[in-house]
Amino acid sequence: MPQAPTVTEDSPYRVSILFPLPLPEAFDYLVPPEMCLQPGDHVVAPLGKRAARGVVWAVKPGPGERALKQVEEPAGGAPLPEGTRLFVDWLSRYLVQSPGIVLRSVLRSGDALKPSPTETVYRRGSGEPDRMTDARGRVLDAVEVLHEASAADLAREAGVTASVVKGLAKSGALAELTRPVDPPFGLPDSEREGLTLTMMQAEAAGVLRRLVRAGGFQAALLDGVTGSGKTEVYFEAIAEVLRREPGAQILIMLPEIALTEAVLSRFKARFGVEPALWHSGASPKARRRAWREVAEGRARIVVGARSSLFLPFPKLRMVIVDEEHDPTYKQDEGLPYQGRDLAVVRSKIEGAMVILASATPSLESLSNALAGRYVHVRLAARPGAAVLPEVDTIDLREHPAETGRWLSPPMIEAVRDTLERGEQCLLYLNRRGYAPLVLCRTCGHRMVSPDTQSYLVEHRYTGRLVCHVTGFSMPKPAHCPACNAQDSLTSIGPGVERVAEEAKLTFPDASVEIYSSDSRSGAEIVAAMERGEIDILVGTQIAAKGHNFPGLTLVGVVDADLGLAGGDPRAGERTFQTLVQVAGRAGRADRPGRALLQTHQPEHDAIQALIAGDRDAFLEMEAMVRESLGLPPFGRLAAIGFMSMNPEQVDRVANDYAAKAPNSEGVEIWGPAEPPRAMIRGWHRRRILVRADKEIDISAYLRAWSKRVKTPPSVRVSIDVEPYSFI
DNA sequence: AGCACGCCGACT
DNA sequence: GTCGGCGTGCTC
Repeated sequence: MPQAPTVTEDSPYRVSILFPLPLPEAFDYLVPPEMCLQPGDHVVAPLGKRAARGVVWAVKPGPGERALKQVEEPAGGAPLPEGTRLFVDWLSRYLVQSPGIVLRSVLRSGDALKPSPTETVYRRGSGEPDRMTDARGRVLDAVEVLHEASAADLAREAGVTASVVKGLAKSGALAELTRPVDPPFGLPDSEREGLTLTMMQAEAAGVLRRLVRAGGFQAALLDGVTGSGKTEVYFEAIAEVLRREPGAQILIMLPEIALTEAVLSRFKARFGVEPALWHSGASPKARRRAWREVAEGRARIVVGARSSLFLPFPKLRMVIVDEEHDPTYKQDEGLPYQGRDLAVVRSKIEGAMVILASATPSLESLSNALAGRYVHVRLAARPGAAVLPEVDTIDLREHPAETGRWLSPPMIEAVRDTLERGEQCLLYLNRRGYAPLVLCRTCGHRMVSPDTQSYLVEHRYTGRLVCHVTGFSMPKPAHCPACNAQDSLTSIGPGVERVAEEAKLTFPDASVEIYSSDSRSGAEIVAAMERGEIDILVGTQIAAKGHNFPGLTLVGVVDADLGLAGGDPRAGERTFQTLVQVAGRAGRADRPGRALLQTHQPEHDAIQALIAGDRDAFLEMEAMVRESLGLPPFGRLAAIGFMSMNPEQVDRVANDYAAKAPNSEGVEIWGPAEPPRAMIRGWHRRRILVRADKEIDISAYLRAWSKRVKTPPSVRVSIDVEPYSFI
């Protein structure tokens, strides 16, 4: 860490100030003689014709060469801690975004820098009332009960008006004091009894405690099936951190949907206090309070969604990423980032320990654990706990669905049985909207793109097969390239909407609901599902942690082959995760859940691993596919997006951008291509994908590339360094 | 992100 | 004649 140069009181010095604006760098300012500034201080400085709020990023000696403006005034509030500033700098480089844009994510809470608004409260004072009346007596009695309350509250309690309270205050019988409206959070008590741990849990907790004692950056993958008690185990790690370092701050990250009262009450039961909450639904007041208390170091345990990573912790010592596999840790809009990955980075910068917890770890995290980069802490199932539901396959070559339909006769039979018993079904399809694939009905051969092995999508209006990853296209062939059968190539694999349509036609009396981003909210679907209002749920995912669906007993995977290759390298992983989640949440003891997989290749190793419930074998298979394609975590990926109201312009700019790609060994440029929703509300979109070998600094490559290209402001260019879904 | 400058269309 | 549209460029 470079030390700030020593500046004597009277020598002139400069500060560079980073503004939360899309400027390319921090700007230099002179510091007025009477002002004393340090890195992290909040200031107001003139910027163009206005004054802007910014953060001192560095202190430099001397007046500098160019004429500088002066800092206007300090803006107050706890300074931005060094770790937070280093995180901003690192992110700016990694995400290929201007540092100010990243800073904006940190300074989320608009008025957190202002001191908390105050309120005036009264308590018993040392003096005696000059005159005693009945009303005054009742107020003094009320003070005995309430100890400390506002004039209005005291008056209400005593059945008098506020002027009586004021009068007593004037005489000194009541003491007037001002306190902040945003009270600090309570201090967690690490010595409270937790739940009694099983032997397995105690052992896992012991491993984590040893890592805490080792100190500094440590990473662990807490890998245990649903119901194995992961939460209780990481609570023990938290307690150990608090015991060792009383001022330590701890961040517990959860997928947004899991941030419920139920979760909070578990924290409260263990540590005796409410944690600070940070999520998108919080009121501005709650956000202001949480942000300020974190910055002051007083909020000790924060429970938050992915954006809580940007909070200004001065003393962060532990980060927990619960349900680390959850795809909602990836933010796609605005500043695109992967919350789980950044949690590891932030922990490294802060010298904190990070614990990734999941029943179905992501391939990325499991690879890191197997490679020894993370300590792998396994928690075995409690006896009798189901890891996977009973899984059977339906061979679509033997039991094809009717032409133009996607549910095979055995699947329809199974759904009918389930509905007749008054139970619920989930028809699972890892694909939104329309994205069909083309395969041969005779031999099962799938039409794939030559470079990326992703499925070719049939575009009916042009009669061509198109790769959505690279933009490669070809006319639809008359013969199957594998077995030469004529006219056997069919476009299959519908989106959820088409499956829902078919379900409604087949079961006209059943209530069918689609779970997708544009339907009802996840929470509403979950509630309706729990109340049994939905008979058949068609969707790409199922509710997260903390929900049980006793009525859900059948999961039909419409197209299990999807996960075995294709445009979305994570599709298979998610299929597996969904099955595991369903096993944990669905059914009752007397009627456990059951899964049916429709597949053209029941003999495929990955399908076999699914049937056997062999997670590690399944992920190993997935890993091999990704490694052979050089995809994450075995290679690096980035997406460059283009958006314009003008379709010709977006094509021209995207093509021009692609043409100016620097030549570099180990880097491949795919596209420009049309992303899945190529047009949204009048905006035309194109995308270039960049794949690079693992050793390549893809961020530096993208930065160099973007410097070569001048794009008109009418075409918006965005860079996503870890795109997650790109089918 | 703001804010100004600048160059073309329908208005008091 | 000028008010105002938003394309372009700059902010230490």
